[in-house]
Amino acid sequence: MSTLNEPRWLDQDEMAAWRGFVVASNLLNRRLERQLKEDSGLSHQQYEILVHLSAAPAGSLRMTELADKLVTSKSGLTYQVTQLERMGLVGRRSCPSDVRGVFAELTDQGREALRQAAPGHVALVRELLIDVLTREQLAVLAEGLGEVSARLRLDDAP
Amino acid sequence: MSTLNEPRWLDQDEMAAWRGFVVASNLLNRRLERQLKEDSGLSHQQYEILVHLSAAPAGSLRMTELADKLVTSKSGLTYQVTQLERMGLVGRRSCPSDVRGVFAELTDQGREALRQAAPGHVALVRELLIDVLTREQLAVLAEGLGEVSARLRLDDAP
DNA sequence: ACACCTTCGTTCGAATTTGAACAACAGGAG
DNA sequence: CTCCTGTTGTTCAAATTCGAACGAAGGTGT
Repeated sequence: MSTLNEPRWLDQDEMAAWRGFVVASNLLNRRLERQLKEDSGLSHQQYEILVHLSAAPAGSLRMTELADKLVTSKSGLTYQVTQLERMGLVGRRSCPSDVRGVFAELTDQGREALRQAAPGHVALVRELLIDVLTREQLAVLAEGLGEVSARLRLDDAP
Repeated sequence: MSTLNEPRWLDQDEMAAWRGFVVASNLLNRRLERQLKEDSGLSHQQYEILVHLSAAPAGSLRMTELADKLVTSKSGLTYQVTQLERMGLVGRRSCPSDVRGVFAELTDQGREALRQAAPGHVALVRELLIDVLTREQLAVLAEGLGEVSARLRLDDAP
């Protein structure tokens, strides 16, 4: 067979799904970013760091583990944790079992900042995404994108 | 009623949809970025600029219109068009009917760069997203996220 | 104990992104 | 025509992001 085969382009429906995904993603991020910054002085990234720490046992996570959850680079996380540290919302604690290890840990002030920022953020996510979709659409989105994410997680590391 | 009402938090399904969306979006962007840069020396943003210009009549668009399609800031677009101009893939042309106006215009070299980059990019989008989902899931995604995007477009401008 | 390969988090420089400020112009009301 | 308001694209400084390189340490096999 020829190596000059035409690739399988996206048909109209596939293109609509892909464009919808990209555009919705960009528009949403843009809006959430604005709202969070105005309302709480936090970037979306910083907010997500607080959320993941808050959900973790003892409110602390190893840097690498946190970077994985956030889907960001390690150096990017180092930068943002430093910022949050300056704001007093997060602290660093060294790991007892591994000298190299560093725990990012939510401070009381960080917990309070999250408690204050969350309602507005969740309300906007609801208004812009969740409440726009039906229960069935949400289920399909969760299942489909969950599968997509799972596959992406797999051949990222190896 | 009290103004201290608990906000409507996301239930398990809603959270799954929201997390799936965010994570899939980040992972996808990361992968596409890497692939495009390695394969064609283009960033995802630059690739999208070429795509939109290519799809436009005469291969040219006003800066503002292009920024809207890309869902990016005007200053960000100015920067990227300048980069593409240095690479010889895009040119600037002033608008006849409006002295302030500037058209970004695809060059022959730009068309060629797109022709060369597109197959690999589309193949990856297929592998990571499109082909992972069923026809029904794609339809739901297109319709749902299309609606989400449409609503976001509305109260962004006014 | 030793060599070897991997992992951890940070640092560094370069690239990118953003919003605000800006100057120039367009378009309409009076 | 003239003022007024909104648009257009760029510039600017600041913030953020990334990947590569790094030093330090863990873990394994011999």
